[in-house]
Amino acid sequence: MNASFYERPVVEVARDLIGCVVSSCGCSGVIVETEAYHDSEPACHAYAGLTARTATLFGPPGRAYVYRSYGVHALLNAVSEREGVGAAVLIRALEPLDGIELMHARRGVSRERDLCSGPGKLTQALGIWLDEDGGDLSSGPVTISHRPAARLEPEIVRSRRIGITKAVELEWRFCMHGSRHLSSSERR
DNA sequence: CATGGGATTGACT
DNA sequence: GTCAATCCCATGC
Repeated sequence: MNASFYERPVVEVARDLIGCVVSSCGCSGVIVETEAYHDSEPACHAYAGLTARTATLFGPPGRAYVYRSYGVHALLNAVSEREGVGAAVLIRALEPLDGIELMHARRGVSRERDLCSGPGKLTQALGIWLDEDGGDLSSGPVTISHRPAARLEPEIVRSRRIGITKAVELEWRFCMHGSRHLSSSERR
């Protein structure tokens, strides 16, 4: 998808990414869960302003923002809105599509629904690490492309974001209705 | 310069 | 349900 897709209000981008396909290193999956973050609200890393950590968030739209969470996991975001605005969509869960054997090998779990059902899980399954930060999502290695023509338009459910302590009232989370591949946090 | 907390996960009770 | 792992960096003294 080109940069104009991402150069829109981040909440719209988060909604429209449901059903799109993330690909990396021979693996791919359909996005079934996203969350929007914007520098105007305190749950967003960019809320504190432009720093070394958040430089990618304030950069041009259509790039990957990959950061370390809890000192352990890598989380994948798609930078949105115009350059100079700190906003991104967190990719929280995928339905595995291609390269499923490789995902099993990387994740070390048996159930397919455990492969990509969380933001830290899907980066591990797809082999996405912190060095992808700043990468162009239209050229790779990590890419996001439109919903495959064979797939129906998804029914989308909107709710509050998960696992945050600030601005919890905002309904900036989007899920594909009925998907079996949502994050485990979904069930809290 | 020291400290605390976080957009999570998985192991254990 | 509870909790440790593990590290970057924003914040505050």
